[in-house]
Amino acid sequence: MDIGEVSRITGLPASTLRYYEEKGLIVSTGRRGLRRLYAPQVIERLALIALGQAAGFSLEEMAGMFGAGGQVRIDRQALAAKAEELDAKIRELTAMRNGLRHAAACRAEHHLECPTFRRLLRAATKGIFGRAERVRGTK
Amino acid sequence: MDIGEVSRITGLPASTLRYYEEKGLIVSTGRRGLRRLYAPQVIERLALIALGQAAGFSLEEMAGMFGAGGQVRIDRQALAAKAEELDAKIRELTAMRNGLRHAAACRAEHHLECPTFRRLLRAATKGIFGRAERVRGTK
DNA sequence: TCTTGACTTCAAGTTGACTTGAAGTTGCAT
DNA sequence: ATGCAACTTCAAGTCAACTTGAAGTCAAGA
Repeated sequence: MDIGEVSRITGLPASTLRYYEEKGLIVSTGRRGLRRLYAPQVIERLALIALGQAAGFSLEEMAGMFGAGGQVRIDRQALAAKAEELDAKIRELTAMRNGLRHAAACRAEHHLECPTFRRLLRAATKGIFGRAERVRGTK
Repeated sequence: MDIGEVSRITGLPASTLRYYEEKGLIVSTGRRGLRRLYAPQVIERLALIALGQAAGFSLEEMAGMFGAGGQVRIDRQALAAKAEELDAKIRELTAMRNGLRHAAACRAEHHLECPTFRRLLRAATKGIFGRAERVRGTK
């Protein structure tokens, strides 16, 4: 398959495929003249990359995961760690969504008078402080 | 308060405060010599910005929200819309987290043999296709 | 008065994941 | 044989949200 076909199948622009190859995420199996040729497995690999992206892995992390042998060597610990990460983010987003919903429905004149909004705000304020101190403290 | 004090209280670097001011997110109430002076309300404003960021608003969106009068004019529709957005993301992340957890625990030789993993993969593949077609189709 | 540390401006750099443009090459249908 | 759409490389541009650096100013304490 040439790059155009892979592009058609996956919907990814050819430029992206070249970029992924440069980054070591996919490999072309040869050339016809100048033009790259890809084995059909590249499609599955690209799906894997899309999956990884959706899960929050960076391209670099993924390159590390299956760079070496051509074999996909995903370590379960990394998956579990990422699951934890997602879980934390889910909790954060859920709290935020609930707060927003409440604030949107709330009838206080100004948001600053709504207790729920103020609670959210305090949480965010803590966030600012927390981050500042953690950065100083641990780094 | 001068910029150093605001920085100390919030933990935000002075460079960030100047940047926010340039972007119209905060205002300084005057100068002492060259130096910016801030009213105490700036702290609450910065908390509001942090909250907005955590909720996924961009700085530009927020500048639009309270740019005009100095008054914070947050529209409830925007909040509700953002809540919807968060909800969608939460659902996506939840599915992803469950999939990752399963894949991490799964005993199949290779992840590609695990049905749960393959299901995730198919979902991601649909993602690629879907995006490609929607972009062509609707834009 | 002098020093100094905290401020100032403005331009440029950073990160990640790509995209865009220019200039050149080439497989393949006619 | 020829034309051209589809490829190629390489460098530079994009976006958001900042950060960094250089060079300059200045308020306040000793």
